Amino acid sequence: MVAGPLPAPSGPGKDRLRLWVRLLRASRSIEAELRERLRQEFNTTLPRFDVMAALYRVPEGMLMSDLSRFLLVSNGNVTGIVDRLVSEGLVARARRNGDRRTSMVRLTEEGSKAFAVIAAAHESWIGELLGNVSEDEARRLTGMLNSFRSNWEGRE
Amino acid sequence: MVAGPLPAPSGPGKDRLRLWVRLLRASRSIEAELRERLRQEFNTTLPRFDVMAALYRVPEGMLMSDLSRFLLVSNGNVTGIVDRLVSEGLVARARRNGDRRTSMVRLTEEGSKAFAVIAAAHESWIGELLGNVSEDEARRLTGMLNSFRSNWEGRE
DNA sequence: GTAAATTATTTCAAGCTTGAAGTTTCATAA
DNA sequence: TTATGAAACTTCAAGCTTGAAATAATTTAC
Repeated sequence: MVAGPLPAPSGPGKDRLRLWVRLLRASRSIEAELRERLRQEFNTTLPRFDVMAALYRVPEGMLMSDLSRFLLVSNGNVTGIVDRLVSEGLVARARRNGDRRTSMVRLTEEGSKAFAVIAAAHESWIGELLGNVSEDEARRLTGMLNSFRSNWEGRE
Repeated sequence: MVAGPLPAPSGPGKDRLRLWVRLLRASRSIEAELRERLRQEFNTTLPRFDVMAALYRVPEGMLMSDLSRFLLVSNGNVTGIVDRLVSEGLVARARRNGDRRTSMVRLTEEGSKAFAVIAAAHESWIGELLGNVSEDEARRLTGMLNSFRSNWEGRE
């Protein structure tokens, strides 16, 4: 047990606050479960998975800064994760002729094959973890989440 | 711009997958914004805020393990955050007579005062960031999030 | 009563994450 | 040109996070 019965907060704005708390708890629990399974079954991590998922959609590769923007994490962060993926042979950096500051980052053949397997498992896990949500309900929830996205997106 | 036009994925389960992606992006963007503001305006962090928020509701304090369960983070994690809060004088550990393994963790007077101020700002930030959601819509979304919680909650 | 199992917590190494500072390369313009 | 500034990355220190191992105290089973 934890922390006794809470007095339900009330007042203006409390419903938004409650929504935020739920949203956060939902994504944290699901993330924790995914992280655990990725570790157990594929000996990898969520950040590595995220990077590979981003790259998988774009065979020609992405710039580090695009990767960072897309994943909503800092530049330095991506550097470290990509370093590790490179050392595992799943990702490659390719210097570009045009601009020597940048490098195209892409999945290797091996990385691409590995990701396809993990992604299939990942999708079925999501199906399982969100099993209580009908496909129809999922679409409506997605729509509602979209509808208030503009309020903070592209802020930082 | 990033990563060209994506082919919209389709097939069984794709709507749940898309919902998960939206959920994750929503909570990550909001989290990033909150973290930034907590740092800028109060020189603190989200994990510290979370711990203080949990303790604020329970004047008599919580056990480390309850804190960890409540916040959905590991035991060792809480130890570090509480250590830092203690060294800042915002939180205190109290040994218990009954069970010498455990200690009650609670906000100090100073911690409680500090938190009240931060929490007020936090709530207004949420109101602002979720401004596009009407209170009514917030209640409905919260309900939908509740409805599929049971599927994974209490798993790990 | 005492050995064994359980529970509460801390410690630790490895990895993730950020924001700031530093490096290299490119673009602009006097 | 060549300085000046901007852009793409990397490096770094500090903090967050996890899972596993270690410690200490309590409970259970015999």
